[in-house]
Amino acid sequence: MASKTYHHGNLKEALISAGLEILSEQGMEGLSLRNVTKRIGVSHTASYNHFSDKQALLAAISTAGHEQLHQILLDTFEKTKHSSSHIISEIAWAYLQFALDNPAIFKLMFSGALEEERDHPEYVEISQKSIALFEEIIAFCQSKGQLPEGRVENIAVKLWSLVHGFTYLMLENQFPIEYLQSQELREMLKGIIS
Amino acid sequence: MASKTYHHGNLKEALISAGLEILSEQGMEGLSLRNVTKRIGVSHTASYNHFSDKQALLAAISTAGHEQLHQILLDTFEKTKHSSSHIISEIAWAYLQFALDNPAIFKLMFSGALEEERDHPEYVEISQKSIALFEEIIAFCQSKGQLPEGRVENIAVKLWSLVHGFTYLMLENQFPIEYLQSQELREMLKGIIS
DNA sequence: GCCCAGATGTTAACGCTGTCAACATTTGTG
DNA sequence: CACAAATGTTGACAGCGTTAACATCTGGGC
Repeated sequence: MASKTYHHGNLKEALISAGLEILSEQGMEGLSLRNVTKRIGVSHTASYNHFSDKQALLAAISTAGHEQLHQILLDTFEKTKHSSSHIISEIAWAYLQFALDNPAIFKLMFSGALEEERDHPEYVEISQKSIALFEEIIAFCQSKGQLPEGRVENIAVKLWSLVHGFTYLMLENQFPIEYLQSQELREMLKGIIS
Repeated sequence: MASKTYHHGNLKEALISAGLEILSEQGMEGLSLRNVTKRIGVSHTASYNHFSDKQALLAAISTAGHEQLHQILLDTFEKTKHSSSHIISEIAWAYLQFALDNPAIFKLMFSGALEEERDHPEYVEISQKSIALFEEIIAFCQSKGQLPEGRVENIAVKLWSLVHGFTYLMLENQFPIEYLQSQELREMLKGIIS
């Protein structure tokens, strides 16, 4: 297998990796099928053997991003679970950090560039896993007295809205600069998720 | 002027209007320069006399959207200012309504499709006007005792993050459906911006 | 009243894009 | 060992944004 000349051997994964690379190097506008395949050194239609169209590849790349973010949040949770620090604050900070470190992939993940996310099962799966993690974290924080009582789902929606909204507006430079100079970013985030 | 055959007379405004129409009818993927010009019945390069490139037209369309939203929020504020209802709740509801009624333009406005928003002065202007309105509303609510004391800028960031995040996640179908069936949407929003 | 400069619109061409159909090669299985 | 399925290539097509060269209209100075 992987005869080096004709069959690539693992093209599907290679396409996703190349897509992630291009995304972080050149952003969304550089992410064309022809660019991705060229980077791997394969013909410009090779992707059609693994992805039905460009949307399908974007969905796979987006899913990979969600998996990275999920892993980061999970690690953060495990690390702070038994410390004395404010867990939600750490989670929110990790979320924001991921977005600022990987703006292009974060935008793709939440940009609506994927019109039919629900058609891609692996996307739905990681999406649900992330929500489940979020709820687990909230329930844990409640048991520690770090969050008020209340329906976990409601608090999850509220916290996610807050953190995601803050992150997104920051990524889109919607906040006037003065807002960010007046306080350290992390302090601001802490203040926000009171 | 407006000789009907050659010179259009008001092409610049027409391009923006046509863009808004296409956006609401076909979404972002239908919004090409050639589509916009075709709708007006003008050659496919006519826009270059008024906009330096596609980005500039998108910025103008986005600005028009921001002006619509600003007007809606202003009207809502004026209307509820002297009523007994919870002003922030009404503002948040109007914001959400606008996004759900005009998903494509809302996404364009906040999508990062505009890479260099700061290059377009009229965009910056309406952006600042919106923030100023937001702060005015918050200060008014504080004076009415509907919001706790605290720096207006901090509360503005928090509330905007919350409302925008909730709106965006809703628009992107990031919330599992059960979350939305369990409560009426408006009740949920009210609960969130406690 | 004319003329010409500038504003506005058109035509033709370029390279890039996603996609499809026809074909080539490799691989695994009966 | 053969052949079908999986995988990759080539060539073509229409649509895209952008540019250059050209056409037409408009308004202000003589």
